[in-house]
Amino acid sequence: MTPADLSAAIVRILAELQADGRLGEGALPAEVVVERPKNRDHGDWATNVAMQLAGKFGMKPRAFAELLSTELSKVAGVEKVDIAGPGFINLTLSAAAAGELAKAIVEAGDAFGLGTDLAGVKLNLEFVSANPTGPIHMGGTRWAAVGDSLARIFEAQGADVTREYYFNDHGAQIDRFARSLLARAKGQDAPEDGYGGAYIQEIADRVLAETAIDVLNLPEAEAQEFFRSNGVELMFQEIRESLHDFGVDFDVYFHENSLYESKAVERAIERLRELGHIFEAEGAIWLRSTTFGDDRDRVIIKSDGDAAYIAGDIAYYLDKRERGFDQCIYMLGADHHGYVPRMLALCAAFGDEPGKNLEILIGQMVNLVRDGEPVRMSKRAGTVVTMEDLVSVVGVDAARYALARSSIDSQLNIDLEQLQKKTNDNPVFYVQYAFARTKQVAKNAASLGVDHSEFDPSLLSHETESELLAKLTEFPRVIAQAAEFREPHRVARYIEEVAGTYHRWYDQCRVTPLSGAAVESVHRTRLWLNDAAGVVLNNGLRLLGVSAPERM
RNA sequence: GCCCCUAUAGCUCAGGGGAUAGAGCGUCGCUCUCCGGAGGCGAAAGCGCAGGUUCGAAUCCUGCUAGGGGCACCA
Repeated sequence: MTPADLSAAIVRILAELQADGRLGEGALPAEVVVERPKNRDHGDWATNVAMQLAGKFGMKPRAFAELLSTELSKVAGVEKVDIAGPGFINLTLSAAAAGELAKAIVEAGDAFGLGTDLAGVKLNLEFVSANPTGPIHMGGTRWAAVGDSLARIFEAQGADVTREYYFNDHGAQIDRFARSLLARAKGQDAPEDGYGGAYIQEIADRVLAETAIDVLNLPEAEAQEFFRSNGVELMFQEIRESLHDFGVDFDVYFHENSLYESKAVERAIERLRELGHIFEAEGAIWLRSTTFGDDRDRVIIKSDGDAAYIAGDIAYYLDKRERGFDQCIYMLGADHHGYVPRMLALCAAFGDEPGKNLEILIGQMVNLVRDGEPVRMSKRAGTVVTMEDLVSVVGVDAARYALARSSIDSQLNIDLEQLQKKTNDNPVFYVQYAFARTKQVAKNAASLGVDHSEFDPSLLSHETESELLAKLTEFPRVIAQAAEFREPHRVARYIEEVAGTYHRWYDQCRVTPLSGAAVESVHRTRLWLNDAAGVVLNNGLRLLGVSAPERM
C-alpha cells in the first residue's frame, strides 16, 4: 500500500460515490495528492482532497471529508482514518500493508524507481558544449554533472536519450585560438585578443612535436591553419578525456564545422526562405525572428558573406529534428540566456513548437571560493579553475555530487577549502556511508544466519520503520518529478533524506540478534528492509553518476 | 534603460498553495555493555522590504531594495 495506491483508491471511491448519487455532478481529478504529513501524529499519509474539491460540489470541506473517510476506512490495509483541521484526511496504514513494500523493492532491485513517463520519446540532450579553445571550466563542469544526471533520469523514465556535445570548431574564436598557438610556438606573447594560460604552450608544443613538417617556416596563413586543425583536434581529445574521467561520455560529438562542409547551413536557410521567414537588408541575410517573439531580427549571413553564429544553430536544430528527435533540450549557461528568445524563434520558424520540440535550460554560474574570495588556482588555464582542477582536489564523486545537488537556478558557491580539508563533511559521504552500512549489516546478518527465508511485514511496526518505509515509497515519484522539472538535485536531496532515515532506523532496530540470542522472524524481516534501503540508495547514487562503494 | 536568475539558520543549500519551514556543515550539551560513532538524540539560530490573491503564501502576482549574469552583422 503506497501513496499512489491510496490516491487511486480515493479516485475510485469518488467515482463510486458519484455513481450512486451520494456525490453531486462534477468533474473528478485523475489523481489526488497524498502526502506524508510533517507531523507524525497526523498519521502515515494525508490528503487535502476534501478542501480542494468540496467547493465544486457545494459542500463544506469537513462534510466532504466525512463522506470520503467512511468509504476509505473500508479499504484493505487502511487502519485508521481521521479528519483534522479545515478538512485534512489523515490515514494510518496497518504495519503489514506498509511493510509489503520492503520486499517489493528488494525484488525489483535496480529496476525500483523506474517509470514510463517518457517511454517512446526520442530525446536529444545537449550539454557542456564548451569551446575547444581551452580546458573545461567550472560552468561546463556543472553542466557535465547535471546534464549527465538528467540524461540518466530521463532514461529511468523510459526515454531514448542521446547525449550530445556541440563542438564549436568554426568561427572567429577558433582563429584566435590558432593565432595564439602559433604565437606561442614562435616564442611570442599571445595576441591581444588571444588565449593565455600554460595550456596554450602545451598544445603548441605538442603540435610541433607530433609533426615532421617545419611548420614555423610555412607561410603565416598555412602555419596558422596547421595549428588550427591540429590544435583543435588535440584540445578536442583532451576535453573528451576530461569528461570521460568525470564519468560523462557523449553519444554524439557534433562538429559545428561539419554543418558548413555539408552545406547544411545553406539548406537550412533555403528551407526558412521557402517558409517566408528570410529577408535581405543592408547587404546581409536576416531571419525575421520578431515574428516569433524575438526582440529583434537576426542576421544569419553577414554583409561580408560570412555566416553569423546563429546560422550554425539553425542548421544544427534542423539536423537534430531530421535525425528524428522529438525533443531537443539545450543546457546553457546564464551568460547565454539572451539566446533563448532567438532559439525559440528559430524553432517556431520551422513550424515546431517552442518549449516542446526545443527547450532551453539556463543554469547559473558556479564559483569556487575560499574564505569568501573567488579561487583562481589553475596552473594551466591561468585565471580559471578547470574540471581537472576540481577533480584533482575533491575527486569525481564529491565534485559531481556537489554540483548536482543544487538547483541550476541558484548560483553555486563551493568552498574548496572545506572540501579539501575535510572531505567527510561533504554530503556525498553521508549518503555513501549509509549505503556502505546497509552492505555491512547484510554481511553481518549472513554470517549470523539471518537470511531472506521469512518476511512478515506486520513486524515492521517500529516508528522508525514506518518512517523508512514511507521514505522509500517516495522514490519513484521523486524520479518522475526530477524528470518532469528537469531537476536532478531532487534525487540528491531525496537520498540524503533516505540516508538520515536509514541511520535513525539502524540506531533503533537491530537486524542481527544480540550475541547469544536466537534469530527470529523480526530479524529476517528487517533484513529485507535493510536491503531495500540499500537498493534505493544505490539506485539514487547511480542516477547522479556517483559511486556506491560497499565499504569506505 | 530592457531581459534572465537569486535573496530561507553562522556557512552551503532544500522546500513547485497546506498543519509546528528542513538537511549537511559549524556552535553547545548528551550518547560507544554488541550490526561501522563517518552514526544517533537534544539545544540555540532563519523566510530581504512593502502590498495583493487565497480558507490557507517561503511558494502565486505587483512594486521596491540588494547580488549575479546578459542585451553585436562576437562566438
